[in-house]
Amino acid sequence: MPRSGAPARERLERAALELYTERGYDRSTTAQIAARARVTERTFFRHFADKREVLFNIEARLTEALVPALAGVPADMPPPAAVLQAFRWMVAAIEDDRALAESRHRVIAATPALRERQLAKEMAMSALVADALRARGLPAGRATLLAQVCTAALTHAVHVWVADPLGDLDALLVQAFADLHDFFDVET
Amino acid sequence: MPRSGAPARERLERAALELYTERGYDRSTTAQIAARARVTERTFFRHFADKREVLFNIEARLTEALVPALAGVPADMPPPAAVLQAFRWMVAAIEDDRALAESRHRVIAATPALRERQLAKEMAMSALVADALRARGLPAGRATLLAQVCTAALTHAVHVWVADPLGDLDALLVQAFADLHDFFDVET
DNA sequence: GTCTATATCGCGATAGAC
DNA sequence: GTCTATCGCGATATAGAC
Repeated sequence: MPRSGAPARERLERAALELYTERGYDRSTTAQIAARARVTERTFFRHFADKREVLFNIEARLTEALVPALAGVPADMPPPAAVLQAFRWMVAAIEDDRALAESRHRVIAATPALRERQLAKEMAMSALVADALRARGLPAGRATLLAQVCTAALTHAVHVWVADPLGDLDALLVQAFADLHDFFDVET
Repeated sequence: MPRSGAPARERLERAALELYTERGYDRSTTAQIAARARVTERTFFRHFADKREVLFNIEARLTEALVPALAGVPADMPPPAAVLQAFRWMVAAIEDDRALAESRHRVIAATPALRERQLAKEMAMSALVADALRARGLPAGRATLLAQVCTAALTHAVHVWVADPLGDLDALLVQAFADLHDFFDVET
């Protein structure tokens, strides 16, 4: 069962995004995805644990890049600023492929099962951020909380960005963190 | 065909929590749950959209109570303080049934599929909070972000609470919001 | 790669509650 | 009588076991 074009895994990812876009997630079967990628259904499940996972590989690669980015931030920077800097580094990669980001988000937004999986991925990323914050000396509990808050700011910025064809993701991210400061300033 | 004892729906909820606790979520079948509740498998799916949903009815009831709670908060209170007050109202109900909360959390924590569903429920609650914040005059984008942040603080407090048999949920919630202020104070 | 369990859901029939 | 909960049967697709 060798080739024909790109590796099977990539063909499966493409085929799935296409089918989910064309007919919707629940009206697409794993058999159809496999057929379009010219592999057997079994091969689909060898590469991806389930029908949702096939959409989240890009996400995984971005998340991995986040760990070194966090490690590279100066140790004397306040925690929220440190996370922001690492995030700005990461979102540059997202902005590179706006078309892909948009179609992915459309499909995910339209499908409850995929939205759930997306949230789980965000939580996993948040756990990585929390680890990094703990490594910087933040107490465990507060690291978890702050990581979740920063993650919320990131995903919020991405949501606004995909909805607005003219938006600048980096600027939106910075704005989201600025909003956090506004919310919790001493006087408010 | 009304059967013995409590309504079928409640019996199913109980049976599911028991089975998930005894044998784990994936080793429990919908047929077993239905049998223990003395209904057919088909009835299970008439009451719950899927095998996960059966655990999240309590959550739904709490969430509904949140809307009037938010509406009852004085309009001149700053947004984060307003949300905190509504949350404190709500968590009182959670604290009432600690045993239930603990077994639910144990099962959910042990099961990826259930953790995903939990996250989706939290997001749904966050959307309600965002609506309330918008009704208070907060711009749409900022309302969404602040609602997510406050929701993160709430779930963080609940997590710490279930892990610590001596914890006071209300105090933990207040502490979480205080932490948020610390993170984003002007100087930090 | 093949085989199988089981989650999910459509449809028509039935049986009490009102 | 209507309405709604339940049953019984069957079909399909995901996902895991062998």
